[in-house]
Amino acid sequence: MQTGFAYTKFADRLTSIAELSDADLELLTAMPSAIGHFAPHEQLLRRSDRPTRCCLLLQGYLCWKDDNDGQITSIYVPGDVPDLHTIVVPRLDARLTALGPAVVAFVPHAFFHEISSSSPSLQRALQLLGHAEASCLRNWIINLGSRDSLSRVAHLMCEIAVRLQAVGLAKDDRFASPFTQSDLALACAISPVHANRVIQDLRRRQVLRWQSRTITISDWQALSRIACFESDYLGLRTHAAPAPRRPPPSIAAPGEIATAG
Amino acid sequence: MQTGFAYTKFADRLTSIAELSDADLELLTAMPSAIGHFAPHEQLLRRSDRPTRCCLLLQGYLCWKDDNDGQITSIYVPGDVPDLHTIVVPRLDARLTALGPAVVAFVPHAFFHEISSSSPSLQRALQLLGHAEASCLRNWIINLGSRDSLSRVAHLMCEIAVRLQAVGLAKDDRFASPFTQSDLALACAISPVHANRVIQDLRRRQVLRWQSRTITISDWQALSRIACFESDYLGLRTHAAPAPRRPPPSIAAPGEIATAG
DNA sequence: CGACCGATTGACACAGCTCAAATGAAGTGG
DNA sequence: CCACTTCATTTGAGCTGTGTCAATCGGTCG
Repeated sequence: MQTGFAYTKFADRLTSIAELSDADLELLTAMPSAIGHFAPHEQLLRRSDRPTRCCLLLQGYLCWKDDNDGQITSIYVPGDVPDLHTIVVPRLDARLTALGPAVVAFVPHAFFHEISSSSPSLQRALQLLGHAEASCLRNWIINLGSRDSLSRVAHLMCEIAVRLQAVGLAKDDRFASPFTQSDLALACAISPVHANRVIQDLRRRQVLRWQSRTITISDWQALSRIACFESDYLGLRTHAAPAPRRPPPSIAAPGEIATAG
Repeated sequence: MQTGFAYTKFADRLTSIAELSDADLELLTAMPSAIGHFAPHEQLLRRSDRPTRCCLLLQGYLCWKDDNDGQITSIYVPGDVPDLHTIVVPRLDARLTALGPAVVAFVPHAFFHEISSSSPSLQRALQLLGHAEASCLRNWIINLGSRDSLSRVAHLMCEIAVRLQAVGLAKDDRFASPFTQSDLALACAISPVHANRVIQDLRRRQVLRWQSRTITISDWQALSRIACFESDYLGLRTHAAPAPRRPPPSIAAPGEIATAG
């Protein structure tokens, strides 16, 4: 992980939801950052923390986990800044936790305030980021509230795949899955045992494979049908044929796997 | 409903989460608004709408209802502006629906842009509003994901009561409930039949009464215990003894009932 | 008075949970 | 390189909360 290029991940994410000018991208290059590495299930932020910097995820996955019951309320992929809202309210009501090993760039709150006041379009992009987050949360509610366990898991898989692809990862519908089945269970509000059975079901239906910490979606159409997945809510700008629509019929080159989601 | 005073509802809501100066409050008085009345289950906004104004709820309840399965993802009380986010992204992915009869003030997007650029503290207050919303959504996820039906319903009751109290309604832990048990079921992701059984259970436990479209919380302590309710996530400023903590031991004057939640 | 909508009740079915144990994979230290 | 530990996955069996279906009851409105 080249320290100097942390901002490019963020730029990828921003351009996935908003159109940015060269000047805007130039502003981003000024991003100061310190790199941090985290082990699986390690906590980046506790409820009692009052952070003065944000966590830009560079590699791996993060999630917000409720303090009491461990329920996962959202998952993040590289390019995301899970605690972006702390620039407004530095209070936390959950734990920011790593799912699998993760690499993070710490970015001072001040930086976001600066780019936001320097460029109206960047300010708007940050607002869009916040809006996309809320939209995701609503979708998560729908997932828990009105789908059975099979659809829930399928939906989460679809979402992760599309979000990874939006920042240039998960090519060939294949992505790293360093998280455990119990993590998945906490996200989908099912028991770990049942999570396992659901995955086996998905395997049996030949819609995905999950082996050696890698998930491969072998039948996107079937998976998204099971999940009732529609990617609109993610607010992505990719009007041109979203990658997942039509997976390349050719066999994926086995050498190239997204390393961190 | 005095047309001229729509802004005071919004002021109530804003001051419940942020401290505002007299100058800020003065700015709010300039709020232009047209009043609208809605029947139970009437739709204020459809997915295809591209609104140029926001809905400030004055009386009754509104909710966002998913287009496909009818799942309710959030509920609003007077003072709330459910579609505030449309000032940034005028796209919708759900239906804004009235729960019971509702009175709404339509406020042009421009007004929010104006106050936001005129006063940094109002801008911040609006941001806090957005943050509180996201916090609510996370809590809703936890409600659906890790509580049984009894706790879910209890939690929703607690939340509504506290939010009403934050804007000066639901005195004596009593508030209007013009919504149906099926509405409640859609919010808690349980079946209407089961919703009914849960309510009966709550009645049997003597923690609340629900009659003639009015809910009375008769034992707040028991209810919040069942619900595992902690109001922090609402982001309310009321540090001083939140009303629900200790309900007045005296019998509520039967004449005065909050008319609209 | 009839029609309609919401609340209520009962009987039954099943998705998903819990408990408990076995198996497998990965890392550690000798 | 092998014992040992630890953690994740897998499997089986029984239990239960909640859903579904279907009917009844009660209030409200035209």
